[in-house]
Amino acid sequence: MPWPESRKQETRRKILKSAVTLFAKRGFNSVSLGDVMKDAKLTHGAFYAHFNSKQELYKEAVYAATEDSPLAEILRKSEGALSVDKIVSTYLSQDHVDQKFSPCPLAAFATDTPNQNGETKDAYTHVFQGMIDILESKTDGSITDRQSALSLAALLIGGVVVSRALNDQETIDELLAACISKAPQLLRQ
Amino acid sequence: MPWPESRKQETRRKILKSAVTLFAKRGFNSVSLGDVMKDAKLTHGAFYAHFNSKQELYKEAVYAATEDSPLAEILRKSEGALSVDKIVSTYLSQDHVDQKFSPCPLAAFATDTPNQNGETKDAYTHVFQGMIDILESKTDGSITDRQSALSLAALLIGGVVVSRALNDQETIDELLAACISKAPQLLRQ
DNA sequence: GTCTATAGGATGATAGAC
DNA sequence: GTCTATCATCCTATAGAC
Repeated sequence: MPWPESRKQETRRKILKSAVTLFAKRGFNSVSLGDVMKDAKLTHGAFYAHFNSKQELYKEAVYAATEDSPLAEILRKSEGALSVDKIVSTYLSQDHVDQKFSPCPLAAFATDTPNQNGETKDAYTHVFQGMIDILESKTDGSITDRQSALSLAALLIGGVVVSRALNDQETIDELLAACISKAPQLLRQ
Repeated sequence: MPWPESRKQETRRKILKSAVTLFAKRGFNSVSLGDVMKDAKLTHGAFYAHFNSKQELYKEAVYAATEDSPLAEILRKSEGALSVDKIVSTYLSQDHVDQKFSPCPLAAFATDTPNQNGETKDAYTHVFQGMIDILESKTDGSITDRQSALSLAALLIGGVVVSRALNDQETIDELLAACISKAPQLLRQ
């Protein structure tokens, strides 16, 4: 039975939720703290009662996004081993590209992270290693070695990141279908 | 025999070269026009004699980067069919991740493009389709269908984009090696 | 803890001399 | 076409009332 969250933590969560959505859709530099706080129904002056800087917010947003990521959702709903097919088709879906549900931070934040400070890159690295661990050890028997997990992650993230940059629906459809169709071939030893 | 370039076009090329390097390394929003013009050894007031806006500069930079991309370089140096192995190992090299040579815009600009205007996304889309066409029709016999070309592109771009966001050299090494090792499996029909 | 107000700095874009 | 100077705006971060 969860204890009632303190009001401060509740507000912090609201800010983080807004930050995840906005950073994922428009990128770090295109989103101002005013935008985030407005989305969270607060004024921008209140921000610094919860975070020390915009950079720190971004780092925390990476972790927050991880908890709601598609992979975490699938993990939560599954009993026993995860289906790799389910992961692949969810990850490479048009809804994920369009961010109709809470997106994977590894794809959404791959964009900004290279330009962030060390702590933020550490956060990204940590989340990536977590994804590899899950693919390697929590899935059904179809992933048998670490190289399969690593290359599958690159294919999934690459497919989504490129799709988001494309402006032609036919090409996006082709690309997503090709990645879904070819993904199983990466898993052979 | 090429005609001597007019001075104006020479200056334009210098600006574009600086823009490609800086945008690729630090991203659209983290680079100011002052930064670009300073790198090109000009003052920022001169910018608007060559481009109408920063957005237009970015769009032109996507095309300019394509001409110096690793794939274009390999294409230029090759006689006859391109080696897919050579493309894969060049693309997924640490030097490409570190941008020691002129990077592929599909990886370097995947980061910013989703947040750009339609014309810029058109440019990215055009370059991507060009890459797929080259992989499909200009390489040795190892790529036999379009889905192979598309999924390989996603793996290459994903591998590089994620590597640039990571902060741990061991993980980067593992990831690049895994992608290189597994790439040929995507090409089987 | 949240608000309003503002400091302090950077930026995209323009004007006008040369 | 390139320069210097400047406008107008936006943004992160801080200060102080409540």
